[in-house]
Amino acid sequence: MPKDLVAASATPLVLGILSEGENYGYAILKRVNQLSSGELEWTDGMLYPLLHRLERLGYAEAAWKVPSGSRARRRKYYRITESGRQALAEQRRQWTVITGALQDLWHEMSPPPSPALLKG
Amino acid sequence: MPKDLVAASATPLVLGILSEGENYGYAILKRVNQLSSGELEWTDGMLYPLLHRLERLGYAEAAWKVPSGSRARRRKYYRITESGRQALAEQRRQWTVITGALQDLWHEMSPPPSPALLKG
DNA sequence: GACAATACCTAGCAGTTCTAGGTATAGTGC
DNA sequence: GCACTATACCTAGAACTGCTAGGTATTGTC
Repeated sequence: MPKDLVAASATPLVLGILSEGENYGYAILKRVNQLSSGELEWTDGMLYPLLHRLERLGYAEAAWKVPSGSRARRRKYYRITESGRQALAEQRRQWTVITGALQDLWHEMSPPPSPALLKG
Repeated sequence: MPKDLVAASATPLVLGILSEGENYGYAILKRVNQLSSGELEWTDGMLYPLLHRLERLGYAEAAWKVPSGSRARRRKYYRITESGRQALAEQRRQWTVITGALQDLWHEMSPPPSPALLKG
């Protein structure tokens, strides 16, 4: 998977995951791998700076928590803000513009070579 | 439109345009604006280095031509190669993976705010 | 006591795109 | 003949940014 595509999808992907409910870094990492069938292969070093940026931009708020079994490792949970939801909606719109343009082109090409398509 | 998204879509967009038939820089620029309803706003300085890279990678071949009215300005026409078609197919597949992941997330969100959706 | 999994963090390198500036021809209006 | 716009292409290197690589620490388990 090329870097630029990974980079461009990172923010909407994480905001989208947070829109499902608050979550913490390590779990987000697993969720991304799951969503992309392991094709994205993020490292934690890629994710944490992104989470910090979302926080800096006001798109998410962070809070330290300890899971119920009080002995466990503390986690930093991120919760999406209203501003973050708006940003996500805008980015979603932009993706639609791009994918629309690409689909106009691919429309007349041979059928897609993808393994699993339209799984929604 | 954020830079990273523009950058990530540039190569598949141009390869897609070339898959319609050979074309030259200035006209590709117009086609991109048309396809994106003017939202992409590429400059020629962005396009030419990309075309050169496609050529260097063997995804396209270039040839100077003068349009039929022999007085006109010469143009450098690019034609997609077989290798370029394969690259396009692969990138198309990758986009499908990403958009699939995003759609999984957006699936349960509020309806898309996009102006014109699914125009295919 | 050693290893793996969980969990988080950051400096600064590395890699790239795009900005800004350049060249040149054809056509149009005056 | 002159000025302006549209057409048409090119490139160096600044500017930006993401990621690599390395670091800390706890819990469980063999």
